[in-house]
Amino acid sequence: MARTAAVTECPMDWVLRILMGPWTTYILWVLLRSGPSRFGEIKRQVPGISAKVLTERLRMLESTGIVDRRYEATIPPRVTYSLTRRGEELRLVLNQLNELARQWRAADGKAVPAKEDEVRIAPPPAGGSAPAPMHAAEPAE
Amino acid sequence: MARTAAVTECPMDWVLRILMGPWTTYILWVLLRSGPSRFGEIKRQVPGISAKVLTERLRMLESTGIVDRRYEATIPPRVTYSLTRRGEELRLVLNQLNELARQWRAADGKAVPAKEDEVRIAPPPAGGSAPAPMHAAEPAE
DNA sequence: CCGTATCCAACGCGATACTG
DNA sequence: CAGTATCGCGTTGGATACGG
Repeated sequence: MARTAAVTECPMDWVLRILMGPWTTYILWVLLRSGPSRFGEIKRQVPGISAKVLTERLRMLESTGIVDRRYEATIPPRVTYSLTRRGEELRLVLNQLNELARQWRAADGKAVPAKEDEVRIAPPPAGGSAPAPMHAAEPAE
Repeated sequence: MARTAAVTECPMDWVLRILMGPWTTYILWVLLRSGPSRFGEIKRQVPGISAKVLTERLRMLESTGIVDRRYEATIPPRVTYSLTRRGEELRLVLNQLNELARQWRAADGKAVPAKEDEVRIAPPPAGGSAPAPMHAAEPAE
């Protein structure tokens, strides 16, 4: 249980647990950059994530009201995810956190990637020096 | 690996990974409330945490410059941890995150625990073994 | 196309025992 | 006192196969 445990007493802890997932912030970043996106689109933008986990994360973000899920029962079905107002609110705070971290890293003499002007919410786990075969094949687009 | 992976490219992701640990924010909260504390003291304040994990978290926070570790090679040894300036900076942002989460939860009709006036950084997982009493008393600082 | 169900391997954490 | 080493188990996430 450990991290799965429903604490939810402390708002902070609660929201932190939502962002905690390894891909979560990256997904948010994709939605931020690309706007409303379909499931497959997101999956393609987040190399290495499995459908299972992507679904989990999306569901969690949805139940939190951070993303909106729009389902069209066409054939084939079309599902579109987008950031809600809460997602935007969250971004503002996250940007501050990002900025703070940047300052620290700069002070530490580490090169920071780039400022851009928006938060790039979070990159995926790097594949390079991974001990385990992290992501398998890239879905050739 | 997934979440253990060293991403460290994005500052946000980097700092998020530091806060991610189940006990991390709770430890910060203890340091916030009680001020500089010794290892055993912290451990006692975070019921259920193991020495191993506490050490890990402390080391991480230390290497990030969020907490300061002061070691006195007396017999018996005395090690004192305290928040640094970065720890304080972090708290400000974390407070905002906390506030945001509170608003959401309030809007969702969920009762929020209490406002107090400071962040109570994070309760431990309500694990089966040691259900920790959420918070102790009033903000001390 | 958008998922869900299942299996399995990796990891995280707690408990315990031991060292300086 | 302040850790470190080791072990075991629960949780998590990837891969795969299947369903709507």
